[in-house]
Formats: sequence, structure tokens, C-alpha cells
Amino acid sequence: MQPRIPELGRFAEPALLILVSLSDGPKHGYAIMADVEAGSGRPMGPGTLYAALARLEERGLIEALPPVERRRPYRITAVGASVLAEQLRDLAEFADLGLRRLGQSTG
Amino acid sequence: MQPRIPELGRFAEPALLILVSLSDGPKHGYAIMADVEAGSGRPMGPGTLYAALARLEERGLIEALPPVERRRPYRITAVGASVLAEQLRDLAEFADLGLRRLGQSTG
DNA sequence: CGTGGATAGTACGTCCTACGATATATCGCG
DNA sequence: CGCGATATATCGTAGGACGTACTATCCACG
Repeated sequence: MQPRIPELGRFAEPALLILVSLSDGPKHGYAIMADVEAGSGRPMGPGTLYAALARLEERGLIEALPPVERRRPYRITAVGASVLAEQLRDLAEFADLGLRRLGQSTG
Repeated sequence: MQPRIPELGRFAEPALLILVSLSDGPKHGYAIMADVEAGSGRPMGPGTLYAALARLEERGLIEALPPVERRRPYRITAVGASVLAEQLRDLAEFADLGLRRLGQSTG
């Protein structure tokens, strides 16, 4: 895994990464961090993660489950899943469009 | 085209939108604005656009062409195209992963 | 039992950027 | 000339990304 290309910054916001991570099943913060980093190669610090989690919960896209020992697990809500699905469909469509455009006339 | 779901903010950064727009061929700012809005349904104001353009040029992902009358056209560079391609591939892969996860276990 | 590293989360400060609003200039139209 | 569309520049604000430092707990090891 080579380091992300820095020129453009991130390709997606932490919120998306988190939601996708949670769509795999409920996880607590630390596990999400590890999952995201493993999946995208980009480490997500606690500052980014917990702030984003708080926002997502506040907006009803995820919900907190009863804490297990020190862990505070979160689960994606039905609303969150449908929002995520829509975003991902747009995203896929957008990426596809871009890739097609690049294929036909660039370089 | 229904209005973007506000809960998550944007699905991609202006930079991506701009680069994809330019991968269709050189355009000036105003045309990019129109193109992006038409393509994504989300209006991009001049503040967002020109700031992002400046950043992209500064980073060598796009380059300014000689002005035609009042228009300042930009073209995507080879570097920009390859960066974009990589980002889009990641994006597509990410969207695909998320959609698969949503399909198998959410609900 | 004490030490240290991994696990887990909190708190904070800074920098960047998205975005709306405003300003400016030019062109075409009546 | 007045007006709206085209085209770009600039400014201010707010929100979010992200790193760092901090606290606390658990487990392994001696």
C-alpha cells in the first residue's frame, strides 16, 4: 500500500468511511479506526473519528449501542443505510463518468 | 434530479468535480460551474470554484490556457489526469465495497 | 505487585476549505 | 442608456479534518 497521493487531499469524507465500515456490522470507535485504516490505507486519528461519530449520531445516521466494558459500539441506522446507499450510488456513477471521460480523450 | 441529501454534506470535493469536468475538455470557470451543476445537481458558487481552481493550478493538476476574451480556460494536466484516474478508481472500488456490504447484511 | 504496551476514548487547537455574498467588468438587446 | 447574462475576483465566516496530548483500563511479563 503506497501512501495516498497528497495532491488532492482525501477522496471521501470520514463520514463515508465510517458509514461503510459500520455497514459491515456494529463497531466501536477504535475498531472503526482500525477498519478504515486497513481498508483505505489512510489512518484516521481519534480527533477526526470521534468528531465525525458525534455528528453522525446527532444526525441520526448511526446510533450508539449499550457500552460493552470500555467500548462504545455504534450501529448504522436504517436512515443511515439508505443515505449511504444513495451517496454510494451517486459516487459510483460519478466515478464511472469520470473514468469514461478520461478513457476517451485524455493523454 | 432531487436536491442532494443534506445529512452527509457533499459526496465529493469540488476539486474532483472540477477535474472530471475538465477531463471532458478544457473549460473556463463559468462553464465548469454550469457543467458541474448540470452533472451533479449541486450548484457550485464562484467562491468555491475559483478557490479550488487556484489550488488545483498551484498543485499542477490543471493549467491555465491563454485567455480568450474574458474567459480564462483551464486544461487538466497529465499529472492531473493520472491523479484523477487513481482517485476515481479508488472511489469506484470504495463505492462498490460499500454497496456490497449494504446489500448483504443491512436492514 | 509494579512496569509497560496495547486498547479505548476525550479534549483541544490549528489550519484548510467550502460556500455565500459582494464587487467589478463586459457583452448583447431593446 | 438600462438591464440581464456572462465571466471572474475577493472577502468573511463557519465547519470540519486532523494531529497531539491526555486519561484510563486491561493484559502480559517478571
